[in-house]
Amino acid sequence: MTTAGVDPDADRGPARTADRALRVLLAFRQRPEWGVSDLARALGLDKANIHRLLTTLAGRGFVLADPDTRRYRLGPAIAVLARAAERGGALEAAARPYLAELAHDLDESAILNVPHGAAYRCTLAVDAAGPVRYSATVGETIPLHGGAAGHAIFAFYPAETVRHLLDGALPKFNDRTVVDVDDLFTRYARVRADGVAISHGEYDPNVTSVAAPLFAAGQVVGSLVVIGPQDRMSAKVDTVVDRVRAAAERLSRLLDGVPTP
Amino acid sequence: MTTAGVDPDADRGPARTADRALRVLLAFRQRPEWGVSDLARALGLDKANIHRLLTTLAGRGFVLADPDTRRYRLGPAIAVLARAAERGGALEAAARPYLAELAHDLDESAILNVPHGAAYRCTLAVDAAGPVRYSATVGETIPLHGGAAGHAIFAFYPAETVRHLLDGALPKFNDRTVVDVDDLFTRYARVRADGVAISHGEYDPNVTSVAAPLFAAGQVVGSLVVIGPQDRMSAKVDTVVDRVRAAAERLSRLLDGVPTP
DNA sequence: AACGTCGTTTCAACTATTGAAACGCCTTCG
DNA sequence: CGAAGGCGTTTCAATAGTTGAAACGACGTT
Repeated sequence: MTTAGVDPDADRGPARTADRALRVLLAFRQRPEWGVSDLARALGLDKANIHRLLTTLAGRGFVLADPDTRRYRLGPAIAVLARAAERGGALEAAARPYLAELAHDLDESAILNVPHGAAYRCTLAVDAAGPVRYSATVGETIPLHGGAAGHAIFAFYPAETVRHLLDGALPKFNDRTVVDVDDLFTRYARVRADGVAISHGEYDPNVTSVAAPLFAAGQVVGSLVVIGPQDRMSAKVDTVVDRVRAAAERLSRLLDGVPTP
Repeated sequence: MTTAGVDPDADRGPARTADRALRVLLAFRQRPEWGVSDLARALGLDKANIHRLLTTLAGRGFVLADPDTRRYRLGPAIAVLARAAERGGALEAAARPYLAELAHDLDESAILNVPHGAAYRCTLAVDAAGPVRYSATVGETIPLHGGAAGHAIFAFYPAETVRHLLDGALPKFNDRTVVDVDDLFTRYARVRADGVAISHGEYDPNVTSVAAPLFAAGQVVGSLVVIGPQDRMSAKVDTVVDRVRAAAERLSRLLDGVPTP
């Protein structure tokens, strides 16, 4: 299979030691548990070097060594940082102008969503100006199968992960909600092909939404959605699709400062 | 002492550069946005040094610079890592033997819970051996006010944060559920004083649970709970309290390899 | 216009980092 | 049962990355 060997782009940039420590952290995306030698081989670095880095990371709680097996896992500091990022993260700050631009130009509400376990959450919204508009509830959490914003996120999750998240039945919000798992995956294939998800009232009835995924470091980190009354949206859906997709792509490009190997 | 009075938490450990990079990351707990000079002062390091470290962190997506304000926020890589830690994290791995020991010795089910937005989630469970037992659903998400496990976590959140999380009404699971916000905070004060939370059927009726908080780096990262039928638990509640509290303290000590300043 | 602050760049001195090698310790293999 | 090979850890001299003061240009304020 793929068991990736040495990362192509080795130590680049100014602070080599720090960069290597970050590469060590990122290695835990591929495997939850690493031994020193194992990790050294995977990153193409020396055993002693990795040992030192892991010790340092452990000293701040970024990784934790099992005292028995002597193998390392991601530590509690990650969760702590994630909590800090949830509110003050760059994603929200970076997305704000994009949402504002979309909302203004398209005259519909624009929302930023991020995955949240088996659901997604609206973390930032800029409502349209007019009197008739979709008014988003910041903080609202919606099950992953409930609407275009969710499709745009979870279509880019590994299928196995999605299946694991979907352990119960899918609640039906109205007669348009996708509740069959196979239908959901068919839908996802379409979303991946198109680069956007379009929902006609799957979650809120009489509402059309267009969503595009946001990527960072090669992974989905959220979605951008423009949403409004079905009749008004239909007239301009092509424009909306183009704009949402373009905005998401630009924002994604902003988000990965560099491809994280 | 011999050295100058200010010796707060200097660079300790072997990999100084990497350690400093981690300290930079952890600084974002205190403030969501930092400028270079600001951060340099806060950490007692040189401007140029911080600049280099931030650039390196940005190169891997751990922080992101706002191109206009030139200030930095936590980046998308944090969320990516957090997702990896959610499944393969050290907390779950480290807690397993403790849960097993509690479940075995006390003859009741033992569960690990972690905060999850405005709720908490059961991520690991070891059921009691007998035929009559509480059988936990791994993956289940319960609103923060629903049971001892939640109290043990959110009692140690900043009150302001809890208020912010509780934007809607509190659903009532049964007639014992705490639904008044002031009652909840009174309850939290008690939990902080005792070091454990005890619930008699607040979420599931006829079930008593005893929960103790887990700390890492000075922050709550989860809770350990022992849970079982009300009548059977009543007879041994004192023992259970002692054991759960002790287990949580030992596990917490294991989790902070070192106080993260 | 002068000042202060910001982020960035530069550069020589330094020292922390590096990686090969050796070390115990363990399990596995012959 | 001894050898062999794996593991994580420690050691150490040479190297090379890091360090921090200083200088820079840009911006905003006084």
